Amino acid sequence: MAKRNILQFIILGLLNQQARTGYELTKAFDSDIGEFWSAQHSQIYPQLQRLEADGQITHSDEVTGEKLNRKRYAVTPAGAAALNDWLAADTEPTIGGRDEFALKLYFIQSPADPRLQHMLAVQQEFHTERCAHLQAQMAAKFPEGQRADNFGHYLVLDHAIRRETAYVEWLAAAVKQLAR
Amino acid sequence: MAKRNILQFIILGLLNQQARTGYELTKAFDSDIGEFWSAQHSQIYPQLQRLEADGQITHSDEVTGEKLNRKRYAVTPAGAAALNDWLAADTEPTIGGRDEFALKLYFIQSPADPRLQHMLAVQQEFHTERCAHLQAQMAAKFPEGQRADNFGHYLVLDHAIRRETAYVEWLAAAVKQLAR
DNA sequence: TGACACATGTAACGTGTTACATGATTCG
DNA sequence: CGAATCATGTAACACGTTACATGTGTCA
Repeated sequence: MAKRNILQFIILGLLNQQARTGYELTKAFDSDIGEFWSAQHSQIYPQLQRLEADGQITHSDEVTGEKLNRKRYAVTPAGAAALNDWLAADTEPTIGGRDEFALKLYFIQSPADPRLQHMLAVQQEFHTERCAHLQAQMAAKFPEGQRADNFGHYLVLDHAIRRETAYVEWLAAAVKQLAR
Repeated sequence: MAKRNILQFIILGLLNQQARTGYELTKAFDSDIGEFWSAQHSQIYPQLQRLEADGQITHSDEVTGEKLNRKRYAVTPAGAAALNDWLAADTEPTIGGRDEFALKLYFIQSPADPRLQHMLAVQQEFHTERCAHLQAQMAAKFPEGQRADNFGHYLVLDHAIRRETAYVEWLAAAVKQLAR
C-alpha cells in the first residue's frame, strides 16, 4: 500500500488551492477527496510539521476570539515545485483496492448459501444510498455541464458515481443469480 | 486502513478450500484473489505461525526430492469456526479505495492543462488491456454461464470486470471533455 | 552449469488507525 | 451551562512493503 508518502502531496495540493489550517485539511478528507484517500488528523499534523521543516510550506498564526490560535498553512515556491513534480511523474495504475465484502463472497462457494441473500441486501442498500448521495452532489455542484472550472473536482465526482453505479449493478446481478 | 487483521481470514478461507503451502498461498494473491487483496510472503509466513500457535491451522511436512521441505497447512475445526464467524459478521461497506491517479486529476483544475492528454492516455491503455485480460479469464473459466460451482470466484471476477469497465468508461468520458 | 521457479524465513522501516490528552469558541 | 464544533498535538500499536538472507529442484 502506502510507500511513497502520497499524503504530503495531497496536503501540498490542497494548500495550493488555498491556505488552510490543519483542521480544515482534516475535514477535506471527509468530502470530495475522501472518495480516493483518507487520513486522520494524527497523521496530518505531524506531516505539516515535516513539510514546514522541509521548507515546502509556511504558516501564519491566527487568533480567533480571545486566545484560540490556529496555524494557517500556505505552500512556498519549493512546495509548489514538489507538487508539480508529483503531478508530472508517471502514475502507477491502481489495481483495485481492498474490498472485504468481495472477499467474503469469494469464500462462499455455493449460490444457494443461505447467508448470501441478507449479505447482498445490506450492501445493496448502502451502495444504492451512496450512489444517490453522490448524484445529488453532482447535480448541486455542477448544474449545467458546468465542468470548465474545477474540472478535477468534476472528474473525481464522476469517477465516484461510476464506481458506485458499477458496484450496485454488480450486486443486483449477483442477487439475480442467487438460489434457483 | 487495515484494522481487524483480515489477512488471517483470507488464509483460513484459502486453506479451507484446500490444504496449501505458504508459497502457494502467496501465489494465490497474484491471481483472482489479488483483485481485492494483496499480501507478500513476508506477511504470510509469520501469520501462518500465529494461526498455528492459535490452534486454527496445523501443518504436515512434505519432502520434495532429497531435502527440500515444505509445510502443507490445513484448517482445524477451530479455524473453520473462526472463518465462519468472520463470514457471518456484518461487513463494513467499502468506501472506495485509494487511487493516486484520480487524486492527481483532482489537483489539475483546468480542462486545458497540457498534461491531461498524456496522463489519461497512459491510464487508458493500461486499464483497457486489463479489462480485456479479465474478460479472457472469465471466458476461459466460466464458459457457458457455468456459475453454479465456484460461485464466489465467478462473482469476484464479474466484479473486477465491471470495475475496470467503469474505469475505462470514466477515462474515455474525461478525454472527450478535454480541451475544446 | 546457469537460470528460474520453488520454498521459507527475518529485519527494518514507513504508513495508518486508535486512543490518549487538552483546551477554546459558539450557539441554544 | 451544556453540547457540539473548532483546534492541535502525542503515543502505542497494527499493518504493509522492501530488503536481507538462505537454500533446493528442475530443465535446457
